[in-house]
Parts: sequence; C-alpha cells; structure tokens
Amino acid sequence: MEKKTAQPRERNKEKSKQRFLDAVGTILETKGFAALKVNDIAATAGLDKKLIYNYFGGTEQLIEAYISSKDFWSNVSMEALPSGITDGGLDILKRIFTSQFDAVQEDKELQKILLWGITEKRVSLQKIAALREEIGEQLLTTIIDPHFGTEARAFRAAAALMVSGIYYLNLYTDINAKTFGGIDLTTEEGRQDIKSAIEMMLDLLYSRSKSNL
Amino acid sequence: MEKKTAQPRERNKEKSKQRFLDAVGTILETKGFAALKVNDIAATAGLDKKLIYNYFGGTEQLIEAYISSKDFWSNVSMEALPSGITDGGLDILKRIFTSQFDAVQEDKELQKILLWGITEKRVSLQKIAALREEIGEQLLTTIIDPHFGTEARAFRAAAALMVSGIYYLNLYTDINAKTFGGIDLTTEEGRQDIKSAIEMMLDLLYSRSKSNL
DNA sequence: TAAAATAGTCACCAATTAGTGACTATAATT
DNA sequence: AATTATAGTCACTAATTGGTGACTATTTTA
Repeated sequence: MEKKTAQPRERNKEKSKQRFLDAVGTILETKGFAALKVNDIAATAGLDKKLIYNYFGGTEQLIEAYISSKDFWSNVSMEALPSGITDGGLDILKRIFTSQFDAVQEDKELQKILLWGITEKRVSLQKIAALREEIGEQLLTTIIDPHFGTEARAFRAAAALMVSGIYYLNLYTDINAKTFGGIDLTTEEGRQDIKSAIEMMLDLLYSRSKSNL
Repeated sequence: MEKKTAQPRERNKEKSKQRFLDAVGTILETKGFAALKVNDIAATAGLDKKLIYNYFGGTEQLIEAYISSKDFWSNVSMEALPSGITDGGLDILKRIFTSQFDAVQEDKELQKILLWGITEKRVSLQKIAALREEIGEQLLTTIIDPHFGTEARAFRAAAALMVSGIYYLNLYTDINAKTFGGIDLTTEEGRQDIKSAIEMMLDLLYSRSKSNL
C-alpha cells in the first residue's frame, strides 16, 4: 500500500496518440524506417506499447496514420504559380527545381520517406507517390504543356530525369561517398555546380523549344 | 570403396564457401539487403550457419567478401573508348547513358546494391562508390574534359544529374508507382521517352559547347 | 591402419521482437 | 460517495534472431 506522491501522470488519450505519432517521426528522422519497431516507438514516446495496439490497432496502422498526417510536398505545391508568366515558366521552374534541391538536403525526414518509397511496397507510400504525381501534373499542365506544345512530352521526360537526379544526389551524399562525377556534394561549390547545371539545362531546353516553334 | 546408400554429402570447404556467397547474391536479388540474416543465408546455402562463422568470421565478413567478389560496373567500364572520336564523344556518351538506363533496369542485383549504397554506411559499399567514381573519372578526363575545356565543370554537373536520374528512375519504378512526371516507366514508350530525353539533353549540351567555343 | 585434422551437424543459450491478459489508477457519471 | 468507464502499467508468452560448445563424420597423414 504505497502512496504515490510522485506527480500523477497526465491521462490524455489524444495527447498520447500524438506522442506516438511524434515518436515515429523522431525515429524515422534519426534511424530510418527500418528502425520503426513497436518497442522503440513506445520507448521513444514514453508510453506503453500496449497503447499502440489500443489506439491504432498495431504498428502498421500507426505508421499509416503517421504518413497520412504529414504533408511532404508542402514546399513545392503552392510555392509558385504567379499569374504574370512571360517567359513560359522558365524562371519559375528554375526556382522550383533548385529550391527543391536544397529542400531535400535539409529535410532529413523527407529523405527517409523518399528512400522508403523506393524500398518498401506500402499503400501509404503509394499514396504519397500519387500525391506528388498530382502536384507535378499541375505544374506540367499549367506551365510546361502550354509552352512546349507538341514538344511537351520530350520536356516531361527531361524534367523527370532532372528531378530524379535531384532526389538521388541528395540521398547519395554523405552516406558512402561525398562526390559524384567528381563533384563534391558536401561543399557549397559542388552543390552550386549542380544548381547551375539545372538552370543551364532548363535554359537549353527552353531555347530549343523557341528555335523549334 | 564408399558405400553410397544414402548420398554422402560432399565435403568441400571451397565449394561451401562459394555456396554461401551465392546464397547472399540470391537473397539480395530476391529480398534485398535487409533480409540478409545469418539463418536465412545458411538455409539458402543448405548448410549450417556455424560454417559462416568458421569460414568468414561472421555475417558481416561474408557480406564484405560477397561485395568484393562482384564487379558491378562491368557493363560500363570498358564498354567503349574507341580511338576514332570525331564528335567530342557525343555518340559514345549517348550510348553509355542510354544503355546504362536499360542495364540498371535489367540487373536487379545492381538495383539492390544501388539502394543499399544510399541506405547503409558500410566500408565495402564505400569501395563500390569509389570504384564507380574512378571509372567515371576515366570517362570524364578522356572524353569530356578535352572537349569541354573550361566548361567541363558545368558538363560534369549536368552528367551527374542525368546519371543520378537514370539510377533513381529505375529504383523508383514499380515499387510504389509506375509513373514519374506523367511518364509511365513500365512501358516501352515511357522508357523510350527517357532515353530520347537523355540524347536530346546531350545534344543540347554539346551544341552549347560548340557555340561557345 | 591408426591417428590427427577438419568439414559439417545439432542442440542449446541469450537477446530481441511482436503481441496480449490481467491488473492499477484516474476521470467521468450517477 | 459509489459506480462505471477508460487511460495506462506490467508481467508474461511465443517467435525470431545471432551466436557457440560439443558432437559426428569424413578425409588426410603418419
């Protein structure tokens, strides 16, 4: 019959659920998705794992809930699309692509999600991919297609290659190598080289389209 | 004078070691590096896991031995480099890049290695990355640098972006999505779009360098 | 042919993992 | 205040994991 003079733990289901969701984010960011074990998640949240089963049904559903709760493409979705486009969207695309290059580098969580998306088959990851396709489609149909017309298909492919490269270079860097093609991606110079290349390639693609119209 | 009523298991250390190495390859190809557990490897090899410790020292060393035994860049290393280059290497680069796009798609084991390389920090994966850098450096110094001169740095960055894109698009495809930027990468048309874009961008980069010389 | 060396097997241990039943403690309701 | 609902704890099971000591079986050597 011991009296508990210790501070009485707050009893709040919603807050606890949020703790679990936050714990998933923390582990994902620091250790990656492979470390998302129910015991670790509970320990990180500072709660008993039983609650994960009570509240979410299990680790799977908790992870699904976590992914659904995040907006991974907020940095690109409504960032731009001003009305007064006079250059066919060249300038906007330059900014979107180069800023995305930096955004992926800074957002470790996004990196893990990208990696996860090419590693594991999972419904919520499919949803993320579909959502990004949707946002990309908006950009393509409102900016690229009108300007490139019949050449839009070629430009789409080039853009896909560039965005993919933006992703991969950031995932690649600093895990098992610093350089790619002799460019040190851990230095500001090296990263500037990539960004300049992005702009150069967009310039070339746009100049090509002009000369072909 | 051996009696072979029950087939007597062959006793051969070297062969058994090779069995383990092959088992690593099989598991890697089919289930990925995360599934490289000592029990599974032993079961796949049809031998006792104790032998892994006896022969290699442990799973880590076995995996190291496996990676060291493979030549992952055989398809690109000495594929080309003919002597009579008259176009500054444009045609060779087109072939190297587009064939690499197909090679990565077909070689599931290479895909897993690429994925592994951006997921886990590991000495032997660093060696693979370093080796690829070496091969790439050869290409760059013998083909690109002489032609692009002071512009070589810009071209290197563009090439890094393109090769990275080639990797990522192949890793991306068919796990959680089929399309990237609206292009269906599971169809021959979609993949041809990417290859055409690669050639187009190389054309643009080369034409740019000409007009600037 | 006997003995030494070693390829290979097997049973077992300890740690980690997911998951659950029974319980306690607190808040809400009457 | 007594009752009820439920947030949260804890101890336990079962399966999987990496790892090892002791053993058997086959080959090599003296």
